Amino acid sequence: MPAPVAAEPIEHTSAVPLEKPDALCCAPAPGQGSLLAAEAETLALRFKALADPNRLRILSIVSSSPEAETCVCDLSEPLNLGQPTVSHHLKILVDAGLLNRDKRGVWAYYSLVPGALDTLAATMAPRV
Amino acid sequence: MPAPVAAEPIEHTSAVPLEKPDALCCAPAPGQGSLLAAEAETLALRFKALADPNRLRILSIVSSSPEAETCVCDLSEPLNLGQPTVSHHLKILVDAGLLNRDKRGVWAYYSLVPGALDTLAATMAPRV
DNA sequence: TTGATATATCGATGGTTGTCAATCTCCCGA
DNA sequence: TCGGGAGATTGACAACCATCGATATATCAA
Repeated sequence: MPAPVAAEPIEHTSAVPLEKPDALCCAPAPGQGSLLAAEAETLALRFKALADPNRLRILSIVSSSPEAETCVCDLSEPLNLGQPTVSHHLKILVDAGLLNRDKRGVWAYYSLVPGALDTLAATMAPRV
Repeated sequence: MPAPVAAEPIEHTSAVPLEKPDALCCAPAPGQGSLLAAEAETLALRFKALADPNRLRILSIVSSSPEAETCVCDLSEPLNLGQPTVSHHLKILVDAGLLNRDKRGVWAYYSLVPGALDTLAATMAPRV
């Protein structure tokens, strides 16, 4: 837990495909000294992926499964959701960079992206 | 339905366990060994508060302000939002237990709830 | 090839949310 | 006591989202 976060506003780390935060040279002077609008937008996308109880449970199930990977069929039942809905949520989590998708044969196995949640968590407590 | 959830400041000091808690005697067989539906609902409410770029910027501005507290009038301008909208976002953040509201005279000063973000972050990376 | 199965995608729908204009409440100074 | 200003609340509206049924795609087995 190095927690290399500076006292400055959040610096995005890698580990997940992110838009490069450079190229904000001539921003129309929004609230400076704080999160820029573009950064906030990107961050909000991640948190939006966590802002649904079923997606949180998906992450929990995936992370606590024996092999740390789960297929869609293992999720539909405990969540009490239809298969298309589960697939939809999984896509959102993959797009947010939180889950990996590994299709082997007919089955698709999902696993946590290592460090993705920690990186997100680090942006929440920059000045511990 | 109105569903006025946060009638009370959620303190929730302990990190939400990703394991099975207690008292699941008669639950309709949810996913075992994972987040229960009720826990997921509560957690999702918090993340929902963070799932908006303007609310993230509010938190950033408040935390980086000199006195670590800000009044509504200081937020409306940098966010380019109307006063009712800012007030709306602030209410969501207060209800989520992330901001404190301190009304002194005509002005209302908002400040971070100490440890609230850290607690939330801890639920994302329980193995710190 | 054909059939079966697992998953993804599409279209529709009801509920939720962010925003604003208008209004209300409350506190303070004159 | 009254008036002005800060902030909260209300109502309305458009955009978004979670969910489902139906369908498409892909892979394996016979």
